[in-house]
Amino acid sequence: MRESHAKQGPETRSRILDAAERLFMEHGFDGTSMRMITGSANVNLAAVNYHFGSKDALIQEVFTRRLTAMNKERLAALDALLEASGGEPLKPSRIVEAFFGTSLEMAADNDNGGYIFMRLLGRTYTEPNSFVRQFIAEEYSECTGRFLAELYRSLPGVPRDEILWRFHFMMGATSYAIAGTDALQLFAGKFDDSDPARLVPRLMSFLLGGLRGPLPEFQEELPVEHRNAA
Amino acid sequence: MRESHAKQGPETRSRILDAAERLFMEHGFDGTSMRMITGSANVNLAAVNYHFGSKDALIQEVFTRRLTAMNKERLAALDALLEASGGEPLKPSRIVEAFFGTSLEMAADNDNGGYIFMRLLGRTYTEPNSFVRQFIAEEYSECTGRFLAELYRSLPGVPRDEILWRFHFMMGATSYAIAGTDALQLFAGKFDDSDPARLVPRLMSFLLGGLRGPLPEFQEELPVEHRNAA
DNA sequence: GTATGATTCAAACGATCGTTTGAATAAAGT
DNA sequence: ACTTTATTCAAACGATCGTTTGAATCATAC
Repeated sequence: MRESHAKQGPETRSRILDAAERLFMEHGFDGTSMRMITGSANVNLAAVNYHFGSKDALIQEVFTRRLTAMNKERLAALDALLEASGGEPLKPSRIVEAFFGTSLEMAADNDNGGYIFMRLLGRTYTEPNSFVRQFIAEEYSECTGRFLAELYRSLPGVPRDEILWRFHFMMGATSYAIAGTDALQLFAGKFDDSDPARLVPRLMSFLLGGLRGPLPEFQEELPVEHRNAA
Repeated sequence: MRESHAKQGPETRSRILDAAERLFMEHGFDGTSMRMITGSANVNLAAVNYHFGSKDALIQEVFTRRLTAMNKERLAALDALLEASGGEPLKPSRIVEAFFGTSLEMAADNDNGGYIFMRLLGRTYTEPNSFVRQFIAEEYSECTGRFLAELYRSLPGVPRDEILWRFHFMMGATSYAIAGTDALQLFAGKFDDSDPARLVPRLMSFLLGGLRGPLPEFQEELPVEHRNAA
């Protein structure tokens, strides 16, 4: 009889985090009250302030819990690629797959809340004045810095501004593909999103096609090597 | 002396709408209070409820004010293309330009609030439970329906699911390119976004590259006609 | 079994929320 | 001049917000 009076201790923190994660995704930070969180987690109202200090500190912890591990995984994937290549410049498709494949992997994890978190992350990207954004950027800076550096190295003839912009576009397409599925359903009525495994090759084809697209205007095209790489 | 006591009448509505639009973009719907709106617009607190009825009704009006005109403009651009082609299927690039060019046009309008609104729209796409999303979808349904139908007609060999997904990805890249500029700045430190005119060709190259990318897995490629269309 | 530290509990705090009210003021009609 | 209508104003409403408090309850060590 543990679930009746719900006073089982150390799992309270994670129950709060899970409930907050889902509610933040559905209703936003301001639209989610402490009472909604504690009610959904079946803990006392004061538990959040006891375990985390404040609502803002809880929000931070919701992100750090997942982001740190995810970016570490990304960097490990990049290091593995570099070791396999002996330090030589990588193919752009491999770099893109290492970065965005990690996102999609977590978004495909429906059982452990990964999908919920990635949707929350996607909607947080577009919040201009939230204190969370500044802190997310710091959490991301090392990872994006290293991946961009590898992209620069792999595309030596392409202006860095163009690479940066296309990386940005890829981030947008990916975030939106994960966070904006409701919008898609409403655009198109019912459609088949029941198989998240199909999303990965679909999105990857789109991302790599966009990355390889001819540069706008006066600028030279991407090197031919990348036009056939899969 | 009109600006002192600010009781000049019919412009109150639009002053409220402008202030609300900016504040909703910066802080979200729940993060923006009636007092913030009326304070920023220099009107009395009760003015919103008098002119619009409620906060929710104000939110709706913020969107209808711009969306109706924008989608009408999109459909007019599509009709113009169809008339020029004599009803024959259009090139996919033209369809994409007609749809997303209108978005980017409004996003480039810094003086009349178009940029602010497009950022607000982008962040609203990712809000799952907001009542605004249902209502935006209705406002969009005719327009996206017709554009998707033209895309299907212009790509007869491509499965409709794939076209729908790529349209979704293009929406994401565009929304994020507009709404997520802060995220990009934080990823990459300072960078040149001072010239919004350059965004258009950059994004178009990316979108069309993604649209033309080889289809994933077992499925056949896009017809060759589209691989060189600009 | 009793003292100690960690956690949970019900209750309340002041602040702010969206909305309503009724009087005051401005503009227009006759 | 008076009436009518539209708009603005200061003030207040109950509800809900995040947070705090002090007692109650738990687990553990002596």
